[in-house]
Amino acid sequence: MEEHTQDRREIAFLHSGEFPRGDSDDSEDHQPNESSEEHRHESSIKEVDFFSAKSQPYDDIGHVRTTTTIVGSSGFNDDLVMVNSCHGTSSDDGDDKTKTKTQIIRLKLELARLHEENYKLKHLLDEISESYNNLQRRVLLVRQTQVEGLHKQHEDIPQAGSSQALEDMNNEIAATTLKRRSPDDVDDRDMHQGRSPKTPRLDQNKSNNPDEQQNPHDQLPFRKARVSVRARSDATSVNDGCQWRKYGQKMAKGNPCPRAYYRCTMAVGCPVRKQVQRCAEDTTILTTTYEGNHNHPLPPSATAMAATTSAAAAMLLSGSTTSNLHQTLSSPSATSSSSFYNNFPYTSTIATLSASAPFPTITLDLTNPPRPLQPPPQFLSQYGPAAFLPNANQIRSINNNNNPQLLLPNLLGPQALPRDMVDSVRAAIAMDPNFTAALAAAISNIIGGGNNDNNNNDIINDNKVDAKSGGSSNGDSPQLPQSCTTFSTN
DNA sequence: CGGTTTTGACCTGCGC
DNA sequence: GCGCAGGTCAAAACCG
Repeated sequence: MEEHTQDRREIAFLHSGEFPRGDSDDSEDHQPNESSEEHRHESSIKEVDFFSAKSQPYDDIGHVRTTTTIVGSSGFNDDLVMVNSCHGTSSDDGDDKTKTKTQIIRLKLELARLHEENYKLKHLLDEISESYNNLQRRVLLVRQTQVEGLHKQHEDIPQAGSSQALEDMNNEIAATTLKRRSPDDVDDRDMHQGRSPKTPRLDQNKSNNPDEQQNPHDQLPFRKARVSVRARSDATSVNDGCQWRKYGQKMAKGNPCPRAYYRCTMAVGCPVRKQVQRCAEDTTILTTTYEGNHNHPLPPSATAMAATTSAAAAMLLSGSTTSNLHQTLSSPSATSSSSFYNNFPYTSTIATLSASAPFPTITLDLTNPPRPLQPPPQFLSQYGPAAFLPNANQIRSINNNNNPQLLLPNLLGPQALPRDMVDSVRAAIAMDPNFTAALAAAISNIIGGGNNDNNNNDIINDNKVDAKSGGSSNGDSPQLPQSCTTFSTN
């Protein structure tokens, strides 16, 4: 019953021509026509036009254009082509039928060509993502090395000056980062070296393992820095696009709600873990703490959160190397990592660093009231809708002792990823039939009942993966107000 | 049957 | 050294 209603909405939506379009190669179809027809539909299109700022869903006479095939392999889109092709051709004239058939054939060929192109682009995206992650890792490892050097320097030569407090804080973080080593770090290394996790650990700095000596950076993962995400949710955990397996649960002191422990199961030996716990003061708030970097490619829906947490962790660690985060993050001549910062999606304008927490922790607070905004098409095209959290307008780290705040520049700078990358990401997202379905459902929901407070929940439930099925516990989404995580492709 | 969740036991680090 | 708390392990239960 519910599904039928949903289907009708989708069909109505498709007929309406308001389905967002991707950039087609047929540029002649994109006439820069600012017709009043379009403005009439603008209010309902604007918030879902993920791919193109120059979408022109209508032709000169108001018919749906037959080239509105933005996505890939599902029958859904074939139907779209068929529907559109038939729309407005009610004549019984045989010539028209022949023309229509020819047009259909041509469009199918074009669709096949686009599928092939999307396939290539998806592969390209995978390669880019992998090299991008590797590069990111390297840059951050270099910074980690700098932390070590500065820390030693700091021990030898106590610093003075007006920024003493900040330097002390940063160095304390660095010291904590380098000194502490959680037990799972052993696990990570042990997993890589085939050693039993139970093997007693000797002094890591004096390891006899040549691999460790040759690759000290490998022993400095970013497990130390943690990134917490606070979001309102009735679900047991947030849907961040990754697959997690629960491996423990504990009652934490001072909180009646148990803390659940998850580890990433998307790849064997992935060191990433997360803790999920409800806030004691407000049980509707779910705090998810991420630790570590993924050692495997991530699906587009997971990239946003992973990039954000990695960037936040990196910011934390890089902040320990220098008090000048402004310079680090905003310098146009900085390394690629700054580009990374400039593009990470959950960014905000304020961050505070804590030296008091056992682990340096940065918290992304998504529980604050949303600000009205329109996602810039450039941004959406870079990260996809799943990456866009309208309420992620604050990054706040745990600040137990009134540490000074470091003002960061707006990290959503104008710098964009290379155009090729943007197009690749766009193609990959558009190719994903799950995304198509989720998008269609979401749009149908918007059209069908924009004032329904449960809209997001409905979408969330549609995407919810039974924790018991398929072996994944990633299915629950937070109730992020207006959160586009509801467009998750999972 | 394979994978996940549950849950008590165990390990480790830290403060006193 | 002891106790506490956080984190992890692993066997049993559970589920599709």
